[in-house]
Amino acid sequence: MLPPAAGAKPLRADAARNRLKVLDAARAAFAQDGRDAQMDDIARRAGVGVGTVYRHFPTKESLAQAMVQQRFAQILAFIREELLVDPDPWNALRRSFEFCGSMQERDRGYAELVSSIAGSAALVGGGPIGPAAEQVEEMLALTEQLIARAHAAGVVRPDLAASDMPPFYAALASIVQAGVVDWHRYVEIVLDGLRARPAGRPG
Amino acid sequence: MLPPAAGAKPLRADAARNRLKVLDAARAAFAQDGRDAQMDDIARRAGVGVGTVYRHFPTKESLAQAMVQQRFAQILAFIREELLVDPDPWNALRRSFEFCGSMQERDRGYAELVSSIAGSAALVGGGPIGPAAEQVEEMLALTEQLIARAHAAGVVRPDLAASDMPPFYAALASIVQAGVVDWHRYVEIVLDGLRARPAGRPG
DNA sequence: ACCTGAACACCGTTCAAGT
DNA sequence: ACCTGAACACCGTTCAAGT
Repeated sequence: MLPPAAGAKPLRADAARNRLKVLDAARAAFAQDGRDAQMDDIARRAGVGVGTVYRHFPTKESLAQAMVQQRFAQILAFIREELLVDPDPWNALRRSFEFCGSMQERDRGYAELVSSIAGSAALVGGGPIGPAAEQVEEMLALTEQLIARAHAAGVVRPDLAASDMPPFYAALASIVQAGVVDWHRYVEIVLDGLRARPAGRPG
Repeated sequence: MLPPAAGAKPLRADAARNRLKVLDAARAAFAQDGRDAQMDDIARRAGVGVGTVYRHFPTKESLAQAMVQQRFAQILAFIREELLVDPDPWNALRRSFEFCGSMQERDRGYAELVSSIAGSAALVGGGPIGPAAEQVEEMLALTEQLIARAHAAGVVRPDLAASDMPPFYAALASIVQAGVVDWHRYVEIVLDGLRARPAGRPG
């Protein structure tokens, strides 16, 4: 979850412990109740007073943002360590969707947060709930590489830009969160739209 | 907004007037503030007491639902009267996306409501905010026809089912609501995914 | 320094009094 | 029948008192 910003003074031992307990409690609460999770409930789960929750996270939104950033960091790590080394660039693209989808499937809270602030905040970064600006930057950089590799292999439509991608991930969040069980079908059709076309259009 | 359910006794003149004022005020409030719109504000805009708002709509959610159903009714009418008579079935498909997208673009409230409850509620119908069950039924029926016409013309992938469509409309809501200005690009790529393919896959 | 939880503020909802 | 708006309930946030 973003190791406590580089220049920050280390927390007192009990404070550091509490911070982690709050994050765990919040993840559980958001995963279960989505944006309806209550601060008092999070405090209770964490075994601390509400005041302590607010000491570490000034608002409910900032807590939600911490959750999103944790998940986002996992996605970035996955792209870096798994997808960019996948020898098949097309398969890497497919896996990027499947990874996001199944993460959202496991964590209702995350999917709800992402889809409710999907674009403006999430894409621009630094919004009230979105990922951190640096995370967005890295996401764009990594996506550029994913797409560049796909272009080099000639497997995607020639006019495809990296900037085309974020809306599709956001849309996936929306669909998964909506409880559409067969979201893989959505992924398949979108992938077909991204694919290089052998010939001219029919019809 | 669904003319007041068939068997309902007619409202007293002033009540009927108030009901309309509340609906107008609510549309304006939701369009401006999305789900953050406040009931007191809606009452003030309508020039009535809060109690009156609650007399006509038992909860804030039911008011939101009335908004969604109003918009949904417009979409159904558009499909029935414009798209199903469009001589070009492919063009009809494209227009269905463009129509939804631009409606959502004009009404932030609608887009936010649709994307926040996109599927489970909206698709199943009768959810807390979704369209009415009958509307969902009609939507499915109309979509079947749109897709059937497209199949007859051979312009869409042979395995495309009408049930594949709703997630794409929901996803569009999510993207538009997120402030992605170039949502037409999304539509174009999805359409390419839906299109009939002339030959086998490359790669 | 950090923690606690009662108190406060805000907004959705109710209901006694009015016409 | 329907309207009004003060009062209530709930939950996010603050802060005085504690360790």
